Amino acid sequence: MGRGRVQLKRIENKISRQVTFSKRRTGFLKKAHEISVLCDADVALIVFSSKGKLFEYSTNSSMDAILERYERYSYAEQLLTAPESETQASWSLESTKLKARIEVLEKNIRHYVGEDLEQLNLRELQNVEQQLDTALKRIRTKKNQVMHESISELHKKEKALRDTNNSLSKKLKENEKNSEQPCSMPQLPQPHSVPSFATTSGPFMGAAMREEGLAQTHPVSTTMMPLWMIRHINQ
Amino acid sequence: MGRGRVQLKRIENKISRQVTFSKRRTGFLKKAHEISVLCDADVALIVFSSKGKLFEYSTNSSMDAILERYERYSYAEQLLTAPESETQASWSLESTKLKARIEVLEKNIRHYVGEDLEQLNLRELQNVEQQLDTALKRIRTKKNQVMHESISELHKKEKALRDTNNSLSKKLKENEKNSEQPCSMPQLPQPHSVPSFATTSGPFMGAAMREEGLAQTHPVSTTMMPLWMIRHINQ
DNA sequence: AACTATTTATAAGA
DNA sequence: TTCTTATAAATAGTT
Repeated sequence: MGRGRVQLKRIENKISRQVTFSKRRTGFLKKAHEISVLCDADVALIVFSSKGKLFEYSTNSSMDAILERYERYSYAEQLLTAPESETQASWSLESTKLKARIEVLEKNIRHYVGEDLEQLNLRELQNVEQQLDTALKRIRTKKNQVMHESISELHKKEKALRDTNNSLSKKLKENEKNSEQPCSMPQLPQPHSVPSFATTSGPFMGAAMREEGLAQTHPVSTTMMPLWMIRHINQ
Repeated sequence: MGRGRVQLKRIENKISRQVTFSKRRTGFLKKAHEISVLCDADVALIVFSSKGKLFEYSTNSSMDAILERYERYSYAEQLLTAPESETQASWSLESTKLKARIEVLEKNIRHYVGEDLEQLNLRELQNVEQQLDTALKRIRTKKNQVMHESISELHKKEKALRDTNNSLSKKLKENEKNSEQPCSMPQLPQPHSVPSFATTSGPFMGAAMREEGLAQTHPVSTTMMPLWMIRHINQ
């Protein structure tokens, strides 16, 4: 329909193609609307120009509705061809499951920290107690182990530093003698100040040491130890 | 284009409408193909007749490809207009977050039951110990409370039953006297056999009772109690 | 974007 | 549905 026939093939002239696209697009969308209204049909029309620009038409029941209807219509086919492309439903399901799992875990944790106990009966309380008791023993054993390691480490460091200090002092004295110039003994800064409890064998140490090899007994609680001490040991 | 003008409104005559639909559909699909080829455009066309029958056209790059492209194209728009209709991406994201949370919770629980302690430093061990210690105290307090309640309950029941028994025995004896017919004393079945520990004030009871009001101290552990006793109390 | 000669689409009828 | 045909609409090429 125009001043000449057109062959059904891509229009090579870019400008022509663009113009034709513009003209035909208008008519095409108009046709879409007409068939939709006249014949009471649901129409969804999507056109991407060769430049990638989007044009669309859809009956008032909206594009998404029609596309959904289309998906539904070809649902069985979809299941066969693309079972791995997960649907919204399965996502939702997974999400629900994960949330349920989180619920359970959080409830357990509340029980493990002694909250929300009203709902537990005696047997369950008994179970939790048992578990906490075991856990506490393990924790204390582990803590003791860590502390022992720290302490031996500190002992070694102390020994090494003391040795260094001694040899330095000795050299210094020799220097003084040799130079015959008396000078004041320098205050060597202690590179790591070792807390006294680690160098002496006070009552705490005695208790801690006695624990060695007794994995399942309660060691003396370190709860009473000042925090700075813990921090120090933990480095 | 035909022997008369047409108004843009639904054709009421069903047959006419159907015929028109058929004719126009042909032309419409043809137009789709033409613009697609001539102008090198990607076209997706979906038509549902008023009867619900599906007709479609799509450029050789296939319907799904074009619909996907469409979804991608209107992605930003989707996020703005429909934040509640969650996209696959957001589902995936949510799923990841939930899984991460589960990871954390499971790790916490392992710590609370004294597993996986290697990764904890002294301070963390200290924290867990503190929490477990508190939890254990609370659990034991709660357990004691539950047991006390059960015990008083049983006491009451016992009292009631004993009273009933007494009055029944009395009546029975009177009956015997009145009828002058001696008969053997019937063995009254005890409706609920109350365990002896609940009726006497043995060492365990003494320990338990002393706990009253001392919420934050360790009551005597019931771990040594035989299971049947717990079961009974818990009913 | 507008014009217009032509081609195409299609309404009505068979 | 399909064919026919008169006519409305669309549009290619031009301005």
